[in-house]
Amino acid sequence: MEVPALSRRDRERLLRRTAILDAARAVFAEKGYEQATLDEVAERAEFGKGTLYNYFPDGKEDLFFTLFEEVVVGGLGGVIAEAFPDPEALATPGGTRAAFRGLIEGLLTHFENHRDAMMIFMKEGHRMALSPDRNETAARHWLGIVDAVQRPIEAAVRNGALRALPTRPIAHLLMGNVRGVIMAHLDAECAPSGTPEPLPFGSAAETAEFITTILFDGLLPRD
Amino acid sequence: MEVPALSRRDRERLLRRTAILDAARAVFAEKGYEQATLDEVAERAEFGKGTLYNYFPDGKEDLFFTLFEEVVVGGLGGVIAEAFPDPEALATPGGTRAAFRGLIEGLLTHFENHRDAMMIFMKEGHRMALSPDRNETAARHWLGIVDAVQRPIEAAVRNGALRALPTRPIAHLLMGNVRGVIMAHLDAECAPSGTPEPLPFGSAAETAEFITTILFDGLLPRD
DNA sequence: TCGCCAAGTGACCGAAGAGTCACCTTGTGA
DNA sequence: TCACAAGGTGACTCTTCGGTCACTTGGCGA
Repeated sequence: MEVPALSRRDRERLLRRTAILDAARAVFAEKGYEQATLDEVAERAEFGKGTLYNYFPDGKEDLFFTLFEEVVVGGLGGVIAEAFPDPEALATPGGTRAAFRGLIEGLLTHFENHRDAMMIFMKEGHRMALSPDRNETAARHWLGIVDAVQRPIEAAVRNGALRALPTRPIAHLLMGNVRGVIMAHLDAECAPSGTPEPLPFGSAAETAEFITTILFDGLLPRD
Repeated sequence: MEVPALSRRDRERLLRRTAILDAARAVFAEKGYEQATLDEVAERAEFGKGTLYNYFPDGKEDLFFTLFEEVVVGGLGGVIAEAFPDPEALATPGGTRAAFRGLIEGLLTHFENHRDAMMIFMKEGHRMALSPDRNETAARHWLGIVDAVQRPIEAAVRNGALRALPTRPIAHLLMGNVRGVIMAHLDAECAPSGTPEPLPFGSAAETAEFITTILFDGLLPRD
């Protein structure tokens, strides 16, 4: 691995850019896009507001979309890609189940480790996708994630490892499941009495098993 | 049924209130809470802005939360209640499956017939639930829906008609499934080429069957 | 017919926040 | 040591929008 050919100036510039993105991540995650202010991002990053415009010339939107693309979507894309290293796994029902269990666990672990990014995804993902003025870029990113999930589903269906059902809705549905469970988690967290009911979420692995069981085996008792 | 004991004045007042709520519904559905303006609501309702404050003294929040409570949550609550008229149905796997299939179909039909209200739910539901300053009222409403779905699940699990899995996450997951499928629907609708792939959504009934199959029977081919 | 009151109205106000720019700081090379 | 360039700074401007209130209107009872 070559030492990156960056001058000290470029390295420092990159560092500052990252610091700004980090601050923005925290603020957007807490407040949501509309309620977040550039003053707060600047303050948290310990820069003047004007500096933000040196790095993100188009201001708030620029900052947010860059963040969404690089951090939120990029992170999820990486998790999805990692879950399907071997196309052979999708040849059998068992292999498919294991692969998707891995994906779900990966997504949940990612949520634990990158909570800010996931909060942005939870809060702003659907709003962005449904906006009437939905930015082409935003739409592409959103659909990119669904695409990435759909592809292995399609492969598995082709192989007879999954029921022959329309794959794109399944992809949306899988993302909806993960979203639902994260909501359940946050719901319990915010609940007045702490945990109203012991949840199955001692770990990402247990939770992933829970979702996988329902998704692959169904809610009905197997006879 | 008695004719409601309302004076003409009260009836007209109620009518105007409804007109304002209708306009607000359209505007909030299209723009989302933050981007919606009271000027636009007033214009669409053909009232002056000041009039809005006669009916919703606390302004934008008041209008939105009233709308959310009465129209969005109220509508969903009605659909959920309708789906479980007979507790006996939850005694067997087959009855349970049929009842939840009815619920899902009801939710999807409700989406078709009350698209504005559902768009508000889709866009603002999670953001509201996750807000750091989450209004107690908002939280109660959100949780109320989940509660209403959880209750029959609990009954079915008690009866052995469903696997013994934690019920609250299942409730969240079911709502996530419906949300996911609606996203798939809207995604296809917005897609540049119209419908990139024929979706299973010729009707709410077919779509409900799709979700029910996955949720109850699972994705794996039954042996 | 007159007067009163309930109710609608929209010009106006103030707060908030995105975006700008003249100024200043720092570091570098001559 | 000096001059210059690169780049950070935050006070300022301008727009938008939620909320207010003095005025108008219209209907009803005396």
